[in-house]
Amino acid sequence: MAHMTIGKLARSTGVGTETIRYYERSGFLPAPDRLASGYRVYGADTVNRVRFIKQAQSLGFTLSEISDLLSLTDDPKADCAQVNARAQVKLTEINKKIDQLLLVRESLERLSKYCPADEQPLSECSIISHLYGTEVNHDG
Amino acid sequence: MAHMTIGKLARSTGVGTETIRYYERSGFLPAPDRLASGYRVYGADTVNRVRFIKQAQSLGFTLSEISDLLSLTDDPKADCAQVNARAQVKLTEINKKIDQLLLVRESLERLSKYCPADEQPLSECSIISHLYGTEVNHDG
DNA sequence: CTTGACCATGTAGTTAGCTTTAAGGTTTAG
DNA sequence: CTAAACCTTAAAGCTAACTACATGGTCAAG
Repeated sequence: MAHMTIGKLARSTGVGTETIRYYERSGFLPAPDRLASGYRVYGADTVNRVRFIKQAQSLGFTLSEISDLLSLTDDPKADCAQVNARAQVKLTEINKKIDQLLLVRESLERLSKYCPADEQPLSECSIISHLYGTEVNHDG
Repeated sequence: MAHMTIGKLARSTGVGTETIRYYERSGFLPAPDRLASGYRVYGADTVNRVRFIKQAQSLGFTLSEISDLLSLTDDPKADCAQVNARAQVKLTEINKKIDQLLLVRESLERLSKYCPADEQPLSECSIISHLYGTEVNHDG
């Protein structure tokens, strides 16, 4: 198998080569091995790492939060007690996101259910009112 | 009850007043009523709308995607067939996000489980390898 | 041994989403 | 009344995360 150069890594992860170099510059990817020519060469693990980064971004994590997540296992000096503590923090965040997505999904499903294929007043089935309730309350 | 001016709206949603004005300028919030002085006055529905925007952002939706979601019910000319079609698209996105979050959660939980409170080699329990099934390479 | 697709570095430009600043007018507590 | 705490607009500035040059070296095919 030929060396996986930056272009192949980019194509197999769906990002641009400049993005890969940007991740390296910024510390989100480790500096890879180089050929005599200076070309970067990557292993299959980097493909997964980049995919993980893009996936986690689409879930609302910033690159620095993703760094946090990855450093749970990247840091060879971290011990299990530390890792556990930080994993619990991340688990709490993730559970909150899951709960919120489940609520939005439920609202969308209800919206769909109450809006069959004929014309009806849609103000009755607002996503927001499903999530927060329709009543006008007096905020204090 | 006093008018809800921009500052009260900002405080009850946890964003800055400039962010509210930015949302209005950019079309994510409708232009509110004004007092004779020119002050903006909001109803309780706007509180929920802003909260929804911030929540959806934390779930990885961009402001323009959130606009999409809200216009499902905001547009008085939309009929139910259109709304249903677009709701299905959003449901697919949301389901994908939920699935990915469940996988990350599972990985974090496994990481926690396999790393009790004593020192162990953590390279064995990488989040990425749990997600993508790649084994850690032990060469030497 | 040239041609064209690849790679390198460095720097500058872009977009989303705010955030701050300047220069004022309004409201309210004392 | 003053003074603080609000509000107005317009425009500039900021950070995160890319993205696009400019300039030049490397490599595989014919």
